[in-house]
Amino acid sequence: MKTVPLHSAKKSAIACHNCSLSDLCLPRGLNRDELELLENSINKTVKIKKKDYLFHRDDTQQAIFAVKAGAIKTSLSTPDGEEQILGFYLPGDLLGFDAFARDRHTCDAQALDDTLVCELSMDNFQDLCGKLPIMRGQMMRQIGTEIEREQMLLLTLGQMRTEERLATFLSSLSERNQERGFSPAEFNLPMARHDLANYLGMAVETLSRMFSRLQEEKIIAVQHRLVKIDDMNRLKQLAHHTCRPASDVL
Amino acid sequence: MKTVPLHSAKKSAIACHNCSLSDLCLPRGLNRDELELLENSINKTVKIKKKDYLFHRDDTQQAIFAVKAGAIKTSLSTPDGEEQILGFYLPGDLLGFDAFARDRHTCDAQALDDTLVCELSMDNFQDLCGKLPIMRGQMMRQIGTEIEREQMLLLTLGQMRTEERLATFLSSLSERNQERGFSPAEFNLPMARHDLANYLGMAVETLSRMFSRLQEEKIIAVQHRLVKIDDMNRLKQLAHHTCRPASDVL
DNA sequence: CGTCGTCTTGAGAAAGCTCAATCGCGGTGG
DNA sequence: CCACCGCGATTGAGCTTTCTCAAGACGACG
Repeated sequence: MKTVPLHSAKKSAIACHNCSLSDLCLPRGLNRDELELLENSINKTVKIKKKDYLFHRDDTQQAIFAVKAGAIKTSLSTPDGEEQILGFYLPGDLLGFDAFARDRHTCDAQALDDTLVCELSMDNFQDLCGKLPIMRGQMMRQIGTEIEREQMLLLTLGQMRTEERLATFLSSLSERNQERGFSPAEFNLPMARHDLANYLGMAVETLSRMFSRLQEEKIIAVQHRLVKIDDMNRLKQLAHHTCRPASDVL
Repeated sequence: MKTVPLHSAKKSAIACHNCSLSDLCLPRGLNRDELELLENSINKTVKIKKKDYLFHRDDTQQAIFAVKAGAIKTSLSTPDGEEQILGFYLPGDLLGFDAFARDRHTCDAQALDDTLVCELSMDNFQDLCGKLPIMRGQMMRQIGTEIEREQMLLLTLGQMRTEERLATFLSSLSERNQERGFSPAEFNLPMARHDLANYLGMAVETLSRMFSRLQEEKIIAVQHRLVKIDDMNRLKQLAHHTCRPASDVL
């Protein structure tokens, strides 16, 4: 439950150009010199344990992180301890862009599991952006992606019923896996029911029932955290189309 | 229901340094030359009619707008016509920053009423950012504000029940009015019940009942779009604290 | 003064929540 | 190696909240 001290790990043993995630976090088209500049800017690889925090809301020690292994959740809390999970970050994802627009992070980031991240301090990042215009574009695209992701979640929470929310989530996780070269039809959920229910704005029991219902409908097969998608078409149909029974469309 | 053609209105008759909203949209600390640069970059003042669109999702003709009078809503739609309103923009608010991170807008913007906005094309804006570092900071802060606003809405939709959602909305509208120098205790809602219900993720009837309930509880007095807040303390209490009955706080 | 659209109110149905019991799995100690 | 323990997940039952459908009220506007 404590923030892991930064600068606690050794320099990354794997250079960026050898990293298996380079396709995801490296801007394309860097030449040798630029690549070296980037690699020298990467502060280090950080290991954090399950339940430890990568950063807290209002932290001024900002940084961009690339998840190499494990999983991170970001969340917002009310004064009375109520939590809303805002996003899950898996290997290949970048996080920390929430701090970019201001001088501090806007949410908490906690490890769902023992996790390995690659850290680039905000100062170095800004510096890099000055030197490499391509990095600026990359950053802008990342911020845009964050905003769109949050808007999509707003649509999900505001307009869909629970079964559709779960279908939407599973469908997008499946697409994400496909993009990363993993199976879109069979994968492990990186988070506990508890966290997924919170993210999707429903009770744990309801989430569990919706998993069971999708299974009864032969759309998925689920066992603990392992999910197999048996009928992708119907899953996507549930996810996209059926929001509310459209009461007042003009 | 059509997008208003841009470049359709005359040059703004009111210079930025005379505009009543300058405190809100002008970066502080510009000198005379810089101010002139900004004023010359402002494309024009645009009038749009109720229900017309200021921009559409995927529009590549991007611009930043400052609302001078009226009100704008931004929203996201599913393929089947389901809508989720993402935000309301009132006089003094800036919108269009969603397009900044990419090369196109990520949502639709529609006038809730006859509306007057001040337009700054994205090209001019980018140009200005290059010349005036202070503008870059301003822009970053705006994007940060947008992100935080959306995260707050996620918390509201995901964790609160309907009465709390409405209390949260009224409370923040009240604060906003106070910041703008208007009465925090008595104001007109700029949007129809229909739109507010959608924004808050509930049925119109439920919203209406919650207005009635807050009135029965003597927290507010509401008549059509006119709202008077009689017990600000209890309103804010409802808004901040009571999310869900906190089942599993550690 | 009528008409239309918006808002409110009522009643019944459905969705989702809470509480409680149980299941199943992984870890631990005998 | 096996019994036990503890935690996360599932399932059931009853209740609360919210939704839907329908009717009626209220205002703005022609």
